[in-house]
Amino acid sequence: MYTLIKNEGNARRGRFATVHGTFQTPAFMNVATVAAIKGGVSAADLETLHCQVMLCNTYHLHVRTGDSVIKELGGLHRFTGWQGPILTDSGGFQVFSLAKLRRIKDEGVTFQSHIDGRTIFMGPEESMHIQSNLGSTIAMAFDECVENPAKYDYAKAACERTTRWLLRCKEEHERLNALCDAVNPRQLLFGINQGCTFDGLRIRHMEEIAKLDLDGYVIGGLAVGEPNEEMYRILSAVLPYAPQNKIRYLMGVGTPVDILEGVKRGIDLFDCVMPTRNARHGHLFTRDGVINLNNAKYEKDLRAPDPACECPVCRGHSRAYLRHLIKAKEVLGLRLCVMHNLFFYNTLMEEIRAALDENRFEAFYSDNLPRLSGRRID
RNA sequence: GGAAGAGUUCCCGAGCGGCCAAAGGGGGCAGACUGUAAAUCUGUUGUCGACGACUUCGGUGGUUCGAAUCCACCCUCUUCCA
Repeated sequence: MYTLIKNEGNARRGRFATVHGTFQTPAFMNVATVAAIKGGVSAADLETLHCQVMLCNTYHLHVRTGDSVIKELGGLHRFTGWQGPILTDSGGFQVFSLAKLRRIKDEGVTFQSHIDGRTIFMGPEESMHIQSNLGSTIAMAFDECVENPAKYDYAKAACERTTRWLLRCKEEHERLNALCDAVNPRQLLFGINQGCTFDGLRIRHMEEIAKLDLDGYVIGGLAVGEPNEEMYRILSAVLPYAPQNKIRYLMGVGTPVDILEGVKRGIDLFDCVMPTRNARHGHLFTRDGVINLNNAKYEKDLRAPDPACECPVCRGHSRAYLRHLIKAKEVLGLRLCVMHNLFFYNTLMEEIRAALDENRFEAFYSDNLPRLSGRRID
């Protein structure tokens, strides 16, 4: 349950209480698609990294190791050792990203497993059922994500299907929560707004789903091909139509700049693979821009990636050493870089919250936006 | 001492008369990455006054309109026989 603590312009400072604990917003969720943060970071590390919420994926855990096994083992919390809130994505995005040989119908989607190629059918009921087995804190509705730019008619049809699916998700979700063997009978459900880059579609869709009294409202289908400015425009257009007393989550976004822009427009929750994936590719985020450790200029650089950073990686390791580890493809390099980036994202959110608490978010935004974009020069 | 084989651009390794500045790896350099089929992918990697020119395939000569590719000698390495 969301509590709005205070506003600054459209930016919101709040908290979200769940059966697995309360987290402070705006927040960034750390992505653990297959119940693991890629790069060798465990649930125990997540506390050091100031992580509040973890995100896992319905589809990935369904195809391996299987949601029924995880249910038998007591659910995702016991399975991973992470006791805080876990949000499970619905698998809708995989339908979009594993586009190979998919067939979308109203009943659901047929597509091929990326593990063994077998045909998989997933619809709203299947997704809810899997997420119920996983016992996550928050389940996501099964939606249809469309690549931008999209034709209006296609975007509209996908949007309408997303609404029909949402209604079925809600009904199935309530039924599953009421079952006596539910792993988490108090599982929450978030619904997803779609409509590509068409303001009218976005707004109408949000108005429709706002009536459903869901636990959270989500902006999906952004950062999937459209220019950043367009994403910001859509956020500004649609967020006024999202319920004020509910948490708002922008899926899959984004860069540190995107996060500032999102918070400014009223987003409370983010997730993105960028800090983890880019870390594995040698990119470190710092308050003064990105460092690409692959660059030759760091070969003999004994400074910490970000001398001002308090993370365990920056306090004990040089750019030269991290560059060596990344170049040598050592798992330690992946781990340290992922840890730094997650610490960076999570503490960036802490600073955003502190700024909101002290009514200085606008200044924080203007100070940090130019620093965060681009490459670090020193 | 004799026999056979091999020496290719940073490395490994294809090429065996013109379409070769020379395949493919690796390494190097740079870029991308936004609800993770992603420890991945893309570009680039002889020099220059660069839609062209120049220098390169162990060395030196030669054959040819033309050679990394053919011939001679030399150098180095590997294996085999004494």
